[in-house]
Amino acid sequence: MSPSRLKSQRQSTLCCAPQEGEAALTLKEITKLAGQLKAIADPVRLQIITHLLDQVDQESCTCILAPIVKLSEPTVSHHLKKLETAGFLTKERRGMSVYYQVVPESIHAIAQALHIYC
Amino acid sequence: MSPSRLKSQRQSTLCCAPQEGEAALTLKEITKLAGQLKAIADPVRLQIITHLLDQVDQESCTCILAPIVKLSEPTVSHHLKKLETAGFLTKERRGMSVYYQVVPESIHAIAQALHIYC
DNA sequence: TAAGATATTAGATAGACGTCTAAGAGGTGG
DNA sequence: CCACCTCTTAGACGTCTATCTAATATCTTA
Repeated sequence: MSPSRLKSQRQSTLCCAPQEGEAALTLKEITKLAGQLKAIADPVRLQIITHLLDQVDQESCTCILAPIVKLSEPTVSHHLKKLETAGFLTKERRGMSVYYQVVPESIHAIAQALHIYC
Repeated sequence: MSPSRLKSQRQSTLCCAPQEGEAALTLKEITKLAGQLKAIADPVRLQIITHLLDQVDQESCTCILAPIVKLSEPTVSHHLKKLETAGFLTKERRGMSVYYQVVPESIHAIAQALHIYC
């Protein structure tokens, strides 16, 4: 698939994304975007992100999150790893606990990427 | 999980979404968003959307799309159905072919939803 | 009406994914 | 050093999903 020049034929007023972007999307970029979307396309992982952002200190750890999402700690650890690998979270060990924080830029980036399509 | 009042403690300047939104996200809404994200979190389906938007008439049909994404027609039909069910596409039969079009508002909507998180 | 084109459904199969329990790794404090 | 807490890894298991081929449905046109 050759790079696509989206928005070239359209005048969408829906979108708040930078209009001069006109991103030429290669298959590689599409695949990357799909991978990132996959990482957050999960109710548990969205719950986790929601909870992290709801905290005053914007962070939380596995043992706190597990009862909130009603899953075992290894399962939560699995989800946290997925989110971290995709760049949506960072982690920081302090004492016994590992604190996870959201990287807002990463979510912003894929929201912007989606705006190319509307 | 009780409704979450995001952005309440934050002053993000990243986001271009309406700031007064302050969406209170219920688990039900999170689940719905996750389902919609899942529908586009696929390289083949993003390719399809990309191709549709690249067309002058903004539409295409199964037999055109199949060779483009290098998959069988039934498989493409499967993906088109997923996208249509999630509200990202509409279809219209004209003669022998069924023409699919993107619903830009639907993509815009989930991009906006993501902006709540950044 | 019959032949041909396009699209979808049905059913099978392989791989991916979420979840769990059990075990190990990393860190704290008596 | 040892007991304890937190987290991650390993491995197993069931479900979901993408893909294919074959069959059926829908429409056009000779």
